[in-house]
Amino acid sequence: MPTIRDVAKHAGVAPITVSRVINNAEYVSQKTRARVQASIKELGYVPNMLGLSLRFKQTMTLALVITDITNPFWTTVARGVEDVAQSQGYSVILCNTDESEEKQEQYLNMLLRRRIDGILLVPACSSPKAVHMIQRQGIPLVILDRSIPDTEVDLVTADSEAGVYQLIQHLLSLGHMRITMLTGPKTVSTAVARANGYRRALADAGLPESSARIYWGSYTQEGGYQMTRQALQETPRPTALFAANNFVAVGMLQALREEGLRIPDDVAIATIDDIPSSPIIEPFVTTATQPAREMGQQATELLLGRVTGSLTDAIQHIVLPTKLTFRASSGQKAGS
Amino acid sequence: MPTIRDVAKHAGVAPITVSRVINNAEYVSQKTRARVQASIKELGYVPNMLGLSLRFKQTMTLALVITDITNPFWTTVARGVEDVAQSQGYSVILCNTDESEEKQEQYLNMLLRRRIDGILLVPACSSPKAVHMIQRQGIPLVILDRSIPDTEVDLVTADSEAGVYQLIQHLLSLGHMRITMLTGPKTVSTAVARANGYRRALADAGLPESSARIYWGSYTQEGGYQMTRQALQETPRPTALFAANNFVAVGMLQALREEGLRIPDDVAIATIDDIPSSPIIEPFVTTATQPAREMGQQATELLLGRVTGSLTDAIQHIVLPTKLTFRASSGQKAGS
DNA sequence: TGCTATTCTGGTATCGGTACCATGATATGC
DNA sequence: GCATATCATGGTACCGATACCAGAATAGCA
Repeated sequence: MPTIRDVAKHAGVAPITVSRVINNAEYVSQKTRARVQASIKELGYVPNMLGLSLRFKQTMTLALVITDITNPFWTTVARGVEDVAQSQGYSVILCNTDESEEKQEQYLNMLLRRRIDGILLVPACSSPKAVHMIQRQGIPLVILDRSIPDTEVDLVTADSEAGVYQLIQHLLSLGHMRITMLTGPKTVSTAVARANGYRRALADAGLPESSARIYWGSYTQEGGYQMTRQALQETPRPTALFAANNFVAVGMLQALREEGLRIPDDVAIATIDDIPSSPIIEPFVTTATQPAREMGQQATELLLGRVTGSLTDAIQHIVLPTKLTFRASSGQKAGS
Repeated sequence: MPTIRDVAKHAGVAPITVSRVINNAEYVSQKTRARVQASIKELGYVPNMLGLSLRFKQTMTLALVITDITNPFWTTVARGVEDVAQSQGYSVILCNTDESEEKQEQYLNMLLRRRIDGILLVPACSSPKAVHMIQRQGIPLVILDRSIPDTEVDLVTADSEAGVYQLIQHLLSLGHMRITMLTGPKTVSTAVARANGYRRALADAGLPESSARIYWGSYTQEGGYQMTRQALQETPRPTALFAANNFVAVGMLQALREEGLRIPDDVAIATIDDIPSSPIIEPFVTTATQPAREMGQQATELLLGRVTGSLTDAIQHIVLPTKLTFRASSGQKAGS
C-alpha cells in the first residue's frame, strides 16, 4: 500500500507537498497540484489515518458499550448513536457485554488501549469502578439508560419512574386494587426506579405500604416467566401485573397463556417499552415507551460536545419523557 | 496520559524494558519487573495501540457494513459477527448504508483510511465498483447475503432460492394455482434469486412460464404494501402471495388486513425470514428462515482466516441452508 | 536595478510503541 | 583463571502523517 512518500517520489516532490494537495492547502502551484493528483490516482494512494491519530491524539472513533444488540431497544439506541456520529465524521465500535461485568471490563480496557475519543456506556452493574477507570484516563464518558449511585458523570435516561407511576395510576383508576410489580435486579438502577414509581403511585392513592407486591428478578423472558408463576400463586390473585421491561413482559405473557388466563378479563397487564407485536393483529399491550433513538442521539451529541470541547458545562443529566400508550391489555379500549 | 517513556523515567529504566514487562517477555529481573509494574499502576499507564498499529500495519479492527441495524435480520447477523471478532481480539465498526450507494462509498473510503484489517459488506447495489476499490487496496473482504455478478470475492449467503422453491412447491401441493411473488429490486441479487426459485418451482410443476406473476418493488414495508394492493387487483385474484422478505411480508399483512381478507382462507401466504410475532399468539406465518447469526459467524471466521493468512484457498462461496417452518398462514396446520 | 512581499517547496522533528543489535553483568564449565 | 553461555538492559531507527521553520523563486514597485 503506497505511502505519502511513495506518491511524493512518483511526482518528484516532497511529502509535505503531497500533504498540501490532499488537504487543499494554499500555496501549491497548479502544475504541481495536477502532477501530484495524477500520481495519487495512478498509485491508488489512500491517506493513512493512523499517523494522524498518533500525532494529534484523536481517533475519530466512539464506542457504544451495550448489553445486547439483539434487544430491539438497544438496536434503536445504536441506530441513533451511529447517525449522529457519522454526521460528524466519527465511527462507532460496538460492544455487547451480555450484562457481564467481566466482559465489560475487558472491553473497556481494549477501548482505552485504542485511544477512542469517547465512550457511551450502559453499565452492566451499578459499581462505579468502570466509570472511575475511564474518568481517570480523561476519556469523555456518557452513561446511558442506567444511573450509578454517587457518581459524577453525564447521564441520559428516560423517565421510566414517571412512566410507571402514570401506568399504575391508570390501573388504579380502572379499579385494580391488587397490582403486582415484576421488575429487574436490585443492582440495576432502572429496576429500582421503576419499583419506586410503583410504590409512589400506590402511596399517592392512599394505599398502605403493605399493599405493594414487588418481585425482583432478571430483565429476561425467563425472569418474567418465573416471577409471573410465583405472582399467580398469591391469594387472593393479583388483578393486574406490571412488567418492568419488554423481555419480562414476554415471559409474563407466556406464563399467562399457559395458565389459560385471559387478558384483561382475568388479569390486566402493562409494561415498559413495546414488545414485538405481529402485524396481523392490533398492538395490544398498554406501555410507557422509552424514546430509544432519541436517547442514542442526545447521548451522542452530549458526548461529542465533551470530545470536541464545545461543551464545558457542569455534569448533565438528560431525562427524556416516556410515551404512554393505552391499549386493550389494561382493560381500557384501544386509543383512549 | 502517560506514555511508555513516562513509565520508564519513573521506574528508572529504558522504555524497551517497560515494553518487555508489559508483554511478559523473558530476561527481565524480578526486581526490575516489580518496580516497573509499580510505576505502571501508579501512573495509570495504558499502552497505546496506535503506535503498534502504525508500526505493524494491523489495527485489530473489522468493519461491518450493512443496510440497517434496526432490521432484526441484520441485528442478528451483527451479533454473530461481534461474537467471533471479540473472541479473536478484534473490534467491529458498524456502518449503516440505508441501501444508498453514496453512503456506502463514503463509509468504505473512511474505512480504508482507517486501515482496518477486513471488511464484511452487504452491498447496497450490484455494481462491482466498491469491491474493486477494496480489492485494489488489498484489504480482505467478505460479501454477505447478496452476490455481485462476475466478481471474484468470498461470499456467504443463505440458499433462499431453494427456500423459495420449497415453499412454492408446498403452496402448489396445497392446490394453489395462482401464486403471486412480491420481491425486491432487480439490482439486489437475493430479490432475483428468490424470483428464480419461484419460477423454477412453477416450471418443475409443469406450469407454463406465463403463469408466473412477479412484482418487483423495494424490500420495505411500504413496498410490500404497494405490491399487495396491485396484486389484489388481478382477476382472477391470486389465491396465494409470497413475500420475498420479512419487511415486504409486514406490508403485505397490513394491506390484507385493510382489505379484510382472511389468511389462509381467502389468501394463503408465505415469506422469507420470520416477521416479529407477538408472544400472545402462536407464530403464524410459514417461512424459510435464513440462519442469520450463523451467517455472521461464518463470514467473520472466513474473513479472519484471510486477515491472518491462515486461509489461502481459492475464493469461497459458503451457502447456508434456510430452515423451513410450515405454519397456519399457508393453509397447513401448524407444526406439520 | 534593488528591495520587499508573496508564493511555492522542502528538511527536520514528532507522536508511542517495538525490532534489531550492542553491550555489560553474572553464571557455568573445564 | 579464562572462555563461553546466559541473562539483563539500553540506544537507535522506524511506521506515516503534518507542524514548524527555513529558504528559494517569482512578482510588484520605486
